Amino acid sequence: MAARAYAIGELARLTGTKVPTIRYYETVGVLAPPERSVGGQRRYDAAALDRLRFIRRGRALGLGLSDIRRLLDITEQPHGPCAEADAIARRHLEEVEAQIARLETLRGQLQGMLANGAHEEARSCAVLESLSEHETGLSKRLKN
Amino acid sequence: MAARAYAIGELARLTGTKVPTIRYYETVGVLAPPERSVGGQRRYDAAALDRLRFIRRGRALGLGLSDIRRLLDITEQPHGPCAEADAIARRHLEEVEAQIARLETLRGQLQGMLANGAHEEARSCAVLESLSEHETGLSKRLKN
DNA sequence: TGTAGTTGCTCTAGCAACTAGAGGTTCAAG
DNA sequence: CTTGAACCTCTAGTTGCTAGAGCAACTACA
Repeated sequence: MAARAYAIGELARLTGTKVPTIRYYETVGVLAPPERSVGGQRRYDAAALDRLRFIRRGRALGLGLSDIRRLLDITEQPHGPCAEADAIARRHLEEVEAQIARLETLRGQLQGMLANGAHEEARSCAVLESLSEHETGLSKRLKN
Repeated sequence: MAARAYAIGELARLTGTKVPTIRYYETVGVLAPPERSVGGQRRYDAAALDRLRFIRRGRALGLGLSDIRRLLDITEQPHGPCAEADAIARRHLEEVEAQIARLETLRGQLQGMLANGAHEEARSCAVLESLSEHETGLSKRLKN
């Protein structure tokens, strides 16, 4: 039985990826160039579908394409060690945690800026003052 | 008394900005082209220093350059309304909050992936399984 | 005044991960 | 056999910088 072949648009629908993105993955080497139809159109097999799903899950987790490439390489060696896969995930978790911490600081600063309610003129706008050079109570608060 | 003029490197030092970044701000129009020395080098005044500090504070808060440009425009009209400045900050706060929520979800998923400790071979690696297509207990947990 | 060393100049290209558009070809259904 | 959707390649744009090449200007010291 001939295996099912997917056109690029089908692959896109099945994985929630835009068509140009799939072609982009090919150009950067994270997805292998597939077979082509007689007329030159891409025809993907089930393995490519799996691979693309893997990529998309990785992206959804915020992994970069180079990390995903490494993880795919590791997957291809089923008896190889997976310490590196672990390390990639762990490092990424650390980055996510650092990012959360940074954003929580920002959130606090923005909330501080916005806490001072009514003011009409730009001249005395708390938001603008926070960004300007004077060391007011406001901008001090902003610095935490 | 002649006002103090700053070379681009001084401005960089005073604001913690790299020199090419300052030039970049000029090309994208967020910092006005300054006077030049006889030999053609940039000479900044105190107002430019203030403006650059404003930009840097905005960037540190995660604001985009187009938002910062708007905020600078508003600042230049001291008697104009500052509702828009408020709106920019508020919208950005919402974005930051959404980002935090997203990252917290990711953190949970990554922690779940990493929770399963010992495993040596890629074949049975929890991290790789989470990214692969099968609906295992692991990948279900990953989906929350 | 000479000169060396630092700093400055412009221009181009690269990063990440796509996205959008132009202009043209192939496929599949009726 | 025709039509319309889907496909093709190629180029350029997005954001906020950063890096490098190759050259000019400024400053301090002798």
